[in-house]
Amino acid sequence: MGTTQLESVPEPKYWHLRTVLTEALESEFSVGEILPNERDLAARFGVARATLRQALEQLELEGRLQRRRGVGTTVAPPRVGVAVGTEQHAWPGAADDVWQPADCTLAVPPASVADALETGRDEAVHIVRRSRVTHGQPVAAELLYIPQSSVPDLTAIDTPSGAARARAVLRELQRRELEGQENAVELGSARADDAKELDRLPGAPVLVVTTRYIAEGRTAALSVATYRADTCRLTFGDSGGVEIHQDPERRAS
Amino acid sequence: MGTTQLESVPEPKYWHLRTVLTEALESEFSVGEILPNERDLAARFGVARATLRQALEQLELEGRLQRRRGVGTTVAPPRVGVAVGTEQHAWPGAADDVWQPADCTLAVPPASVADALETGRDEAVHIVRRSRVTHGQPVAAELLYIPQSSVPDLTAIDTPSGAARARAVLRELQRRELEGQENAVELGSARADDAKELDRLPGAPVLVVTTRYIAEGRTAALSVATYRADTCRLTFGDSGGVEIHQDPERRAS
DNA sequence: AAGTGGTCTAGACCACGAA
DNA sequence: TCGTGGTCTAGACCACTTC
Repeated sequence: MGTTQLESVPEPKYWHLRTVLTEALESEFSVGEILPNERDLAARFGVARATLRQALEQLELEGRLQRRRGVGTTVAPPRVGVAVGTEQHAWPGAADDVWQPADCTLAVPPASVADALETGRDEAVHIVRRSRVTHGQPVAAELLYIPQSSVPDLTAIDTPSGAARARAVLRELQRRELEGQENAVELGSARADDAKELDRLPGAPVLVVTTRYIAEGRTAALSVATYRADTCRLTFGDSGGVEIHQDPERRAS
Repeated sequence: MGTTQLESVPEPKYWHLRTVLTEALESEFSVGEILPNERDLAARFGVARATLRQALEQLELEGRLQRRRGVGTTVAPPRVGVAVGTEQHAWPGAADDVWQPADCTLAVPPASVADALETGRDEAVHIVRRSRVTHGQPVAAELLYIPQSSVPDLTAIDTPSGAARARAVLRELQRRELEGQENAVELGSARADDAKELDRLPGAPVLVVTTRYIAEGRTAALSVATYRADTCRLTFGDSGGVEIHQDPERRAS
């Protein structure tokens, strides 16, 4: 189609395409509907497939589309509000906890974790794997690092294996007095194993929530939770799941 | 180098490249150092430039690299911890506030904002633009929506224009009793104007923090703050800026 | 003017899911 | 087996910064 003269200050094609598609999604498509395939869409808009894909990637990042290899591209439902850190003064594994313990091992954590826990860099800690499911969809995978000193009364005889062992460790943790917790959120990319659990490809964008549980002035446990960035909106503070529905890309100027 | 036989389950080239580059960054480069240009790097690794770029994009997303058109690719410093919602019971504009008011207009907000504020969809509200700078770098741009009913004593005579007017509106807001606030975080992409303020390109990944300020049982103000996802780690809770330095991509398995 | 990253193209082949 | 999205290539040109 040759050179286009879309704008006086030429906006990238993929950006313009993203805008056009956004409007089309809101007016002509409903949630769950399947879009035409990438080759057809690219032809329809007169761009290369790579350019079309760049626009789709943006929309997927913003949680408006969901793409699955071998299946197709569908219109995504609105992001789910996921409460984080509302159990402000509860240990992981408390009664109202939404996490499913999956496994527990005893191993040496990465150096950065050891430093935060103030354990030696060669010291093994309990590593509990948990997953979080909302509305039938997996939304997060977590690694919980618990120094052996935080669960001193745990004996080998108590701890069979797998999820049962994870629960035993968490139960022991409850016995200590929790003084507070600190949360941090940052953008990351899913490692291969997390990606698999979250039903995404490696490198998919995730929100990494790091929580430090503090007891007796020290870090008694460290949680690193990996949330799907495309489907989740993390809520903090007083009342969690209130629907604000602020769309991060369509605001007044 | 022809076809590679890296893995029995073939890992994508860009993903492998990302791993190799991550290790190289940690062992052979220091913060601020300039990498070879993309064409040279691609040739060195025997891949197409597009593939190399896919790996660099990942690393930039993870906050390890910084790329600037016309300049080059540099090793990024560790993400800065940015406290969010620690002023848990303070209005925006309080004494210790880190935001710089830039402007203030009176306009009709987007429908989603009007709904959250419980104002009519055609009702104009004060819109305060503020920016946040840390370590000399812009990290966030904010739009604050304040219904006129939240600052009833504000008179036209008090409000000249620009930053001064923004400060006047915030000052009026302080007079009300704040009951609480709610925060939500999600991934978004920077609009053109935010991108410019954050020194990024349109579509750059951002963490969108939506805060609802509650007074007298109603939403008295709504803040939508856009943080650079590549350079920021948002901290919540008791004590803000503690360095945990958890690297979101290099954890034990 | 030279060099950088950003955009775009037109192909090819692969991995996966469903029929 | 077929259709989907995912990866990869080898180019071209553009926008921006610096000299």
